[in-house]
Amino acid sequence: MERELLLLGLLRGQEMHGYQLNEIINRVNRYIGLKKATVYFLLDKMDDSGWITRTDEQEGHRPPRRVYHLTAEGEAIFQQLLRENLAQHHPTQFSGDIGLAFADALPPDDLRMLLADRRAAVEAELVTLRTTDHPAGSLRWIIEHQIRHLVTELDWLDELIHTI
Amino acid sequence: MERELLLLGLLRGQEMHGYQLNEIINRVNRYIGLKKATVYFLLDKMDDSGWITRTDEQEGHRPPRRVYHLTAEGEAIFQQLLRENLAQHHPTQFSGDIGLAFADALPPDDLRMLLADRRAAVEAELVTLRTTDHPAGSLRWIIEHQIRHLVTELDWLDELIHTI
DNA sequence: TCCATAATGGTCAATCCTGACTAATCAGAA
DNA sequence: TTCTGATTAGTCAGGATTGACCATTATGGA
Repeated sequence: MERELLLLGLLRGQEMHGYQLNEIINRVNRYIGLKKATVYFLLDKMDDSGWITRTDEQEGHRPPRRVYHLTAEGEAIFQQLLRENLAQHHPTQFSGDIGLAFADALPPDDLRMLLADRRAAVEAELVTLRTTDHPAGSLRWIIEHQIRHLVTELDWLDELIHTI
Repeated sequence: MERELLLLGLLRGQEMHGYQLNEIINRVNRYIGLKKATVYFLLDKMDDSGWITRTDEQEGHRPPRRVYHLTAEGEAIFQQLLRENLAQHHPTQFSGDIGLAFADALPPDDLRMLLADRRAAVEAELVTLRTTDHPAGSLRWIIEHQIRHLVTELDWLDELIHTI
């Protein structure tokens, strides 16, 4: 339900239309993984469940904007999901570990070179995160957290490369 | 393709039947996320693609075991996927961050308590990982990596709780 | 001798997720 | 005034994933 929590949270206090929603999400999508089609899918589902409502707004002769509002029920669900999410630990899946598990299938020299490539990619990402403007408001924490773990990742890779 | 890489890797050098495969995966499933039904689905697909073959083995009057073998093509694909996986950085999604992003929706006292719960859960997981026997062979790295990141997570949570 | 449980090997309907695609309007550039 | 690109709002077919379910045989204990 993390995806629902995210959408409800974004709609809290500030109704939005789909485009706005997707714009905000795109800024952190790399670390969230939520595509436009999924957003609309979830929005429909939450409308069916009564967590949100939709109204069409006309502005000039533009195509009508569909504006999504949180309902009282949606707010209650949000509170509940939020508390659950905060209280729990969510085990993390590192898909890069699968390769590591079979590292012994490769000659050590190849392995070193490949891991050096990976290290460079991690570092590049870290630099991007540190130099790019942080997204507005609360989504900032997502970036901070990523930076933390990228630093750990860099250390880990250095050790690995060194001990091969 | 990480899931395929995992299955190919497990079948490399040692043919296995589905039950064995699923048993091994279950030991690290928390950090992989691959259910039995998905395993069979992928196994079928890889059979269709010619990456593996299946033969039925009879042992006594037991239900026949379906044994999966890697083909030469499967081995080639494995090598390719492995090199790709090792060379790339895979951005990580922390679903626990979504709650953090909306932390300001809660009274600080509540937030502190909830995060303390999360911290306890992380610590419990860390203890489990450190005291449980590591899974056989190469999957060990998955555990080592998890431990690393759990330590970072603990630090991060301590800071968060402190600065609320 | 029964019975419960583990070992074994799946299947399937339902749900979830996404890449690719479609459409219309409007502001500003040329 | 005509063209381009941004804004706006989705849809949909197809693929991926899974929870729940089924069926048989061996084994060990009551």
